[in-house]
Amino acid sequence: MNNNNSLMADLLLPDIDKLPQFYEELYPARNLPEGARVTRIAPSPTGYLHLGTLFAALVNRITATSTGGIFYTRIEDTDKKREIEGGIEDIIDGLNRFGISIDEGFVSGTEESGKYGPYQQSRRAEIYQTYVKELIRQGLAYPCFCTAEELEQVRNEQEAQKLRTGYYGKWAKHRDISYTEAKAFIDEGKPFVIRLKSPGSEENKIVFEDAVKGKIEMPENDEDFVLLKSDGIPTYHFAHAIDDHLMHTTHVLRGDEWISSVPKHIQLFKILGFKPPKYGHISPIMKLDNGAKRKISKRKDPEAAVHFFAEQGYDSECVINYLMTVAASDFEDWRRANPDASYKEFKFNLKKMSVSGALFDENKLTDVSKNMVSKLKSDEVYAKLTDWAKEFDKEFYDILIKNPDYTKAVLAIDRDVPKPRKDIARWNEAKDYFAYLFDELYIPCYELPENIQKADAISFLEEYKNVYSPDDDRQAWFDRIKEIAPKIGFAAETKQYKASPEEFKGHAGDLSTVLRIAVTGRRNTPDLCSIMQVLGKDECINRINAAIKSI
RNA sequence: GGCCCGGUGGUCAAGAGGCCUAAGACACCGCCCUUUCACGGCGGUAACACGAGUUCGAAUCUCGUCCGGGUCACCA
Repeated sequence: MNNNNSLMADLLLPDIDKLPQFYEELYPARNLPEGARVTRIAPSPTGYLHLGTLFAALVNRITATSTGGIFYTRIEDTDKKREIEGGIEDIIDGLNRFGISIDEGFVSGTEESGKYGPYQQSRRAEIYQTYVKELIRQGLAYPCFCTAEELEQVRNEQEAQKLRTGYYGKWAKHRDISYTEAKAFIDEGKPFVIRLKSPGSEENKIVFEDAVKGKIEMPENDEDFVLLKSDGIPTYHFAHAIDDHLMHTTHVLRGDEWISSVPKHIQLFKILGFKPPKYGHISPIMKLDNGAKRKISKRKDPEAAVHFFAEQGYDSECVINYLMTVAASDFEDWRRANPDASYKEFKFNLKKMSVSGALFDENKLTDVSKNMVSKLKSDEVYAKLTDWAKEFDKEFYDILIKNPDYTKAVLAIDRDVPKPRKDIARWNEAKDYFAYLFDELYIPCYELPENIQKADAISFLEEYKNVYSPDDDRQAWFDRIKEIAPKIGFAAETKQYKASPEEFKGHAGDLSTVLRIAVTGRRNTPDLCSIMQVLGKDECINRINAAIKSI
């Protein structure tokens, strides 16, 4: 019998001459301190980097960081049919852009580092086959020659009988195939896959402790699932077992769509004589769609692709901080206590992760962003804004860099002060927000509030343009307005006006609104005094004159 | 349908049998401050899916119902 298994092994994988032992020695245990966690992200290059992948990467990254461990990347490109051009690059570069540092594996789209490689499954075929061959020798794996049609038939049959579908038990047609039969098929040139001869039974339960979901109980795997596809490339399940063992992953933190495969994985580790990693299954980020909660989808939702955030001009750090609030329920409290610390210093605990999927909350993202952007100095804003504009809004970019000092002065308004404004959340809001400060973008608009008469506005502006001085500080600036107010029937003090509104046409605050409209074309802007200083006296007077004519 | 997982305000959530008359954040609303907008301060609306059980006592434990999600490939 043993002899037959060896024969079978050589028949199926004639070119494999190494033993698993070889690889066990090639990839020795990592020399890491006690408690250090080795995590990874194993994306398959079938599309662009999307939110879920970024989120999983973050969780893995921070888990490794907070334990002094290693975070590496591995490319799962075992499905060549679905692969897209530039996929690896997009994902890895995307991770880098979001500040997710990579210790090992693919550190850029083309560059690999680390002693446990290759970090790309398509280049590990021989390794997988070596282990499969050993399994065949031990009678734990066998070839299956079923065609897609045959499999389909079995499934239909099972469905008709209301049975569980799958290749198991009596439905596992080739489970006990003999060497001679296999040989005959191969001589005919029939393609085959290698299946696991599962020793499990539906009756038995397996229990495992999930690092985020807690205790989970499931029926043991009894399916003879595919280990090696007919092209000799492994399925995810098998590659996962081999790679994470050989690369010494301690924690497999992945999307919770994998939870139902855990029995397969644990069984595989056991059969192969490997120590299984600790599993943690992350709940997906959801979205509300017509009142129904569903997993955010790459195809339907623009915000699923991380490019979306870049285009909108969300700062990568803001997105990461938002994601941290989703990942850890205690992150926001920590953030309040440590307003200036990097999220990397946060003590992350997998147990604090939500067990059910969180809805993507744009309000929250906006809030996180506004808070972070408001803390930036004008130089940093200048750098980030121009970076963004260069890529996504060329027209705006040209305007911004035409006169950098002027642009920086614009950005400094109400920013480089003790209590900065929380104004913009993403860079694509900036163009409109600052429009009136750039000639090319400024569109005058003289719509006065209802309580202000045109004649009053004009006489105020006529008076004002003679006394304006760019040297005034905020107080002096407003004092000028207050001086004019009584002359045209307005109260100098707001309190005065409120005490007896019938005596006045309005108050100094109303007049400042008139000025604001004349100079900026808007009712709402940051500090007008600063704006006028940045604009310069000539420009202000010009705009006031233009307003006088057009109001 | 089978197997898993989950259900606390609009959203994210705290909550481990009495500390719950259920925290906090975002959003929303109101007031105060204020030259506008913001910032800030104060306040407000709003939740334990449902039904049984266990218990002196249940958001918390058990069971059932309902609802939501995931998964059942030679895809990952």
